[in-house]
Amino acid sequence: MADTDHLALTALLLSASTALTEAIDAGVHEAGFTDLRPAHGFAFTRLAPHGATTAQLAAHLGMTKQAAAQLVDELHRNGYVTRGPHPDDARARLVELTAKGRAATRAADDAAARAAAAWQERIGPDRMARLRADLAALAAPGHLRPAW
Amino acid sequence: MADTDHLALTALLLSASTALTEAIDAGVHEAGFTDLRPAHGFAFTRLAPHGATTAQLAAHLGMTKQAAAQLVDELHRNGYVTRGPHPDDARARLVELTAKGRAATRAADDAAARAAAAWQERIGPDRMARLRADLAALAAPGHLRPAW
DNA sequence: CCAAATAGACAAGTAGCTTGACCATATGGG
DNA sequence: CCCATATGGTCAAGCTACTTGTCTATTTGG
Repeated sequence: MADTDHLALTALLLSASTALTEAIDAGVHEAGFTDLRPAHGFAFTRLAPHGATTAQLAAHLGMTKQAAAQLVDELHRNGYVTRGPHPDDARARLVELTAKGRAATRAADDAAARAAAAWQERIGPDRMARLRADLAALAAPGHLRPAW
Repeated sequence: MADTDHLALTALLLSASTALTEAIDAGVHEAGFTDLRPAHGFAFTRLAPHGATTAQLAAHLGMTKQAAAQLVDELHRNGYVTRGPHPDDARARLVELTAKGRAATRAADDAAARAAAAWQERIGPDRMARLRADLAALAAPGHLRPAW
C-alpha cells in the first residue's frame, strides 16, 4: 500500500468521524436537547453505566478536572445530572445521569444508529461488519473526546 | 447489524480518528515544527496544490473568514506562507506555502503514513485496502477540519 | 503515623474562535 | 453601460471552553 493510499485513508477517517459527530449533534438537537454539545455526549457515555467522579470524567474526556467540573456544573444546572456523595470516598462526589440525562443519551444513541444504518445501506451489512472489526483492531482505547 | 454494533462502530471511528490526529500532530512537533497545530495541517492540505484565498480556506476549514485570516496571519508571521496578489481578482490575495510550509506538510504526511503503516502491520494490507475502500464509500466530502 | 497522592474548589488568564460593521472589487441582468 | 447585489478582505469587540496555579479535605501506603 502506497503512502498516498495511507494519506487517503487518514483523510477519509477524519472526514467520516467529523460527519458522524455532526450527525449525532444534529439528532440530539432535533430531539429537543438544544443545550447540549458533543462534549456533553462524550461525558454521558462515561456516566451512563454507574456514574463517575469528576476526576474520572476528566481523564476520560482528556481535559483538566477543572474543565470537567465546569462541564458537570453546566449539566447540573440544566438538569442532566445529579451530584451526590461518593459511597467509598468522602472527598469525591458521584455524578449520575437523571432521567433527562438518560433520555438525551438515548437520543444521541438513536442518531448514531441512524447514521450507521444509512452507511449500511450504502455498503451492505457484510462490509459494515468488517469495517467495525478493522476499526476495533486499530482504535487504541484512549481519550474518547476528540476535543471538538 | 444490531444498534449496539452501530454504536460500537461510531465510537471506534471517533477513537481511531482522534488517535490519528494526535499521532500526526506529535510527528510534526518532533520534526521541529513546534508552532503548528492540527488546524494548520488541515489548512496546508488545502494550500499545497496551488495556494488558496482566505475565503476558500475558511470554507474548507469550516470556520469564518475572519478566523481563517487570523490563522493565515499566524502562518505568515512564522514563515509558512506568503500572501501575494491574486492573478484573477484584485480583491483577493493568494496564500501560498513557502519552502518551510512544504517541509512541514511533508512532515505531517510522513507521520500520517507511519501511523497508517503501523496499522497495516496489525491488520495486514488486504484488510487495510478494504478499510480504505469502505471509508471512501462513507465519507461525504464536507468540511475537512473537525474543529479541534 | 506520617508522607505522598488524589478529589475537588476557587481564581485568573487565554487561545481560538464568533458576530457585526465596513470598504473595495467583481458580476450579471436590464 | 449601469447599477444592484454578491464576494474578498479587514477592523473591532466579545465570548466560550478551555488552561495554569493554588489551596483544602481526605485517602492511601510504607
